[in-house]
Amino acid sequence: MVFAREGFGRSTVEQVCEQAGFTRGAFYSNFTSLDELFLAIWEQRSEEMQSDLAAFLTQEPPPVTSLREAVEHVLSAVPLDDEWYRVTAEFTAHALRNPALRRVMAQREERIEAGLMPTLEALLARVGRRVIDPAALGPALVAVHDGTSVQCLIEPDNAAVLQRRTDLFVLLVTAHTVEADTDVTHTPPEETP
Amino acid sequence: MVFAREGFGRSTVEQVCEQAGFTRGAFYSNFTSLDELFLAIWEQRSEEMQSDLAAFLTQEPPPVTSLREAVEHVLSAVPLDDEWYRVTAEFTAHALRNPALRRVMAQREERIEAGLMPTLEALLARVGRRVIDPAALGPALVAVHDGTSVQCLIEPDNAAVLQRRTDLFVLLVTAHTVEADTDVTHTPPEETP
DNA sequence: TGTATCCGATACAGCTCTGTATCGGAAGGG
DNA sequence: CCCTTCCGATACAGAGCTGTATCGGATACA
Repeated sequence: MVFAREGFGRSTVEQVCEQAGFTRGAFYSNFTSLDELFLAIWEQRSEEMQSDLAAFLTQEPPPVTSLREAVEHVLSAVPLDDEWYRVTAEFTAHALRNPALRRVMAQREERIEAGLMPTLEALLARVGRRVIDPAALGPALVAVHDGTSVQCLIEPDNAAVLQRRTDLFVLLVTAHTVEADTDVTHTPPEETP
Repeated sequence: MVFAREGFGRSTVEQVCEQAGFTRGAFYSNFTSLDELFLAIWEQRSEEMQSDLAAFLTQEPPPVTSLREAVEHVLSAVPLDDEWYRVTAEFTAHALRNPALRRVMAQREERIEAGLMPTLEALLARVGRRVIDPAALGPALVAVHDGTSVQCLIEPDNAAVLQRRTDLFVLLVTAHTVEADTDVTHTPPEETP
C-alpha cells in the first residue's frame, strides 16, 4: 500500500494508480479525491476486522476463565499493525480539519463500538462479569486501545509496554463491570458526581 | 503554521519558508529536511508546555481537595489544541517508519513523564493520595491522554466525551494511588500476575 | 584594515503531479 | 443490429517543488 509506504499526506494519485495497476483516468472517473478512496478502503477493512474479531470471539470454545484471560484473549486477536495504524492515525489527524470528515469518523467509531460491545459483553459474561454501562466502556476501550497502540509500536521490542497495555485494559474492564448477578447500585462506576 | 494548515505530509519546504518569511536557501543551510525542522519546533514547544504546566501546578494555592478536583485542575491546564494534536499525531505516525525517529519519540515521552510525574505526585499528595508506581502511571496517563484527545477533537461539541475523559483519568489515578500513609501492599495496582 | 568564514538570497535545470478534455471501445438496452 | 451510455486510456498544458551551485555581503578576528 502506497499510503503506508509514503504516508497518506505524501501519497499522490499517480503513485497510488501506478502501484494499483490502473491509470489516473480510471481513478478520476471513480473517485474525486484520495480522501474518498481511502474512506472506501477503510470502510471495507474496518468491516472485515470487525467480523473477523467477532467470529474469533464467538468460536467454540473460548478458553478463558478469568477477566484477565478474557482481556488477553481479545487482545491476541486485535492486530497491532504498524502500517495500518500509521495510515489511519494520519488520516484521522487529517480528518480533524474537516467537519464533514469529523462526523464520518465519529460515526465510524460509534458503529464499531455498537458492533463489538455485544460480543465483548457476552465474553465477559462467560467469566462472570456484567458490564455496567456499555456506552461508557466502549469509548474508553477505544481510547485506551488507540493510546497504547502508539506506545507499543514506538517501542516494538519493549515487552513492558505491551504488559502495561494489558494491565490498563484489565483495570478498565474491571472498573466497568461487576460480578454477574450483582445489583448495579452496589458498585457504581466512577462517574462525575 | 503551515504544518497545521496543510498537514505535515503535504507541507513543502517552499510553503514553510514563504510563510515564515525566509528563503529556501536559508532553510537548506540550517536543516536538511522538514523532519529536522519539525523535531526542533516540537522540542521547543514541548519544553514550554511542560514548564508552563509545572508552573501552573505549583502555583499557590492549588484549590483542590479531592482526587477528582485534582484531575480536573490538571486537565484544565492541558491544552486540547486541535492544530497541535493534528500535527504531532501525523508526525508520530510518520516517525513509526524510521527506527531512529522511533527512538527519539520514545525518549521524548520518557522525558515528559520524568519531568511531569514529580509535580503530579506532589499535587496528589496534597489531596491525600500517594502514587504506588509512577513508572506505571506515567505511560498510562499518556496513553489515556492521547486516546481521549482524538475523541474530544473529533466531537468538539459533545460534552459527554469530555466528561468520559475526565472519568477515565479519575479511574486511572484512583487505581494507581493509595490513601497517603497507607502501606503499599494493602492495595497493589492491578498488575499481571 | 585586510582576510577568512559563514550565512543566506538568487538562479538553474529538471522532474512530478494535477485536473481536464478528448477519444476509442465495451457493455447493455431496444 | 444499431444506438446509447459508460468507463477508462491517453494527451495536454500548466503549475509547483526539489536540491544544488553560485555569488554577494556581513561578521569576526588578527
